[in-house]
Amino acid sequence: MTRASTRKPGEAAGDDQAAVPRRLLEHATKLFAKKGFDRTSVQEIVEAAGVTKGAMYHYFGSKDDLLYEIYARVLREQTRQLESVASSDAPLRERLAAAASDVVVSSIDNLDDNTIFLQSMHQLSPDKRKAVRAERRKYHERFRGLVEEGQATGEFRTDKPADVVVDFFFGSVHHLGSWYRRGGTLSARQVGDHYADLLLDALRPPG
Amino acid sequence: MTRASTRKPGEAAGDDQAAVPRRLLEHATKLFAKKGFDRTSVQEIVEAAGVTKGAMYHYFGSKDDLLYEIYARVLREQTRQLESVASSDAPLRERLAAAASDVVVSSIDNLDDNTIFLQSMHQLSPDKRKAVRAERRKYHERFRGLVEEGQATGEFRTDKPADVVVDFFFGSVHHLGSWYRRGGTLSARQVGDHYADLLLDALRPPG
DNA sequence: GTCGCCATACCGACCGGTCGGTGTCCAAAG
DNA sequence: CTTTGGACACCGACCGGTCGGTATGGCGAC
Repeated sequence: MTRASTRKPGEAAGDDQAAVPRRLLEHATKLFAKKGFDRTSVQEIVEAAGVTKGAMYHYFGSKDDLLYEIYARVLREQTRQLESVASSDAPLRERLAAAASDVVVSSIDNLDDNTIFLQSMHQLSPDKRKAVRAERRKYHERFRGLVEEGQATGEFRTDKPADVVVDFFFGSVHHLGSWYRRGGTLSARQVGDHYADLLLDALRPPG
Repeated sequence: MTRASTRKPGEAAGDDQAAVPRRLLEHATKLFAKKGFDRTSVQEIVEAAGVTKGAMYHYFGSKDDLLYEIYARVLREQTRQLESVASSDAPLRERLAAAASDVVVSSIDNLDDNTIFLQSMHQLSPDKRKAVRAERRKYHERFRGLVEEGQATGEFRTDKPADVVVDFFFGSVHHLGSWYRRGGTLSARQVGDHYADLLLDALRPPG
């Protein structure tokens, strides 16, 4: 039960003994996604993670903090990924298609985070919610930049405001969790490619 | 049905003489949308509606019941509307466009219900949630029928599964509440027409 | 009288967060 | 080498408060 090895706290260890904060975050994510933030008690989280409340409140200021950290991690990762794809030197259509497909794949790979984002955002404290929204907004704006780039060159239709198109698309993405099931007929990448095709084709100039 | 004769002694009758169950549902909807289901106490609801807990538990079996009734009402209305549009004798593309635009407009007209649907579905008791899902499923299937009809005639592309397209579209619709604000530059109908265009154009056969 | 409608007082079950305490490790002092 | 002190990581009983739900009783209508 008690660890026999001498190991620095906060550092990852062997596969059987992950750091406490990480374990907490991991199990909290699962429980929040399954039962919702308010329905999940701190007691349940710490029991799942195999620690006690004392440990949790040692690392996190509040239950709210736990939720915020989950958001922040996902946002950082998605933003990093988008930036990497969007700033490559591939043709615009390919960059947009890759960005669209990738965000679908990463959303499916991490359906729990997606679900939490959808259902528990409004349960964050106002200031933390504001911070999350600001980050999310930056992400959307970067994505919208790609659409506007194509509209400027005439590759994409200009009769639809770019932000409407972006909101249209991300609505679909955020809702993957409500219908996608692992083990179904479609892989994450297949769904991503379908979604990217639908977006790109919806953006073709009319006529 | 109307109880004009019985007045509360402590409180002025005011202009709203609506029946108690209706008032409860109305205020519950607003509060659930604003604060979330779990964060709204029964006490708050009955105070907003100007009654007491006794009255509420006389008409509704539980707080859960209140949420269920809100869902059921919205679903009934949307299903009725879709059926009416889908079964007209207009050309297929027009029927699908009208159905798409209408569901956007009605979702915007009733953003509160939309928000609740999005955030509080998983807080329903399992059996009630099952009932709601079943109804929702019927709605989607009717909508999907329109897409499949167009695929059969060759009007729509056949390289995308109809259910993927439908989930893609309804993801967007369900997420209207997270970005649409009244008083913005776009009217509900304008957004509806944009969304319908994007859907229809995404369905054009490729090439 | 009794039946629908509702007010009020109250209950038991949590829940988030706190706080005094414990075990362990390490570094400096003796 | 041994002692000591104290920083860090964690434990778990406990507290104030809230919540959904209920028991009971009153009151007007028939």
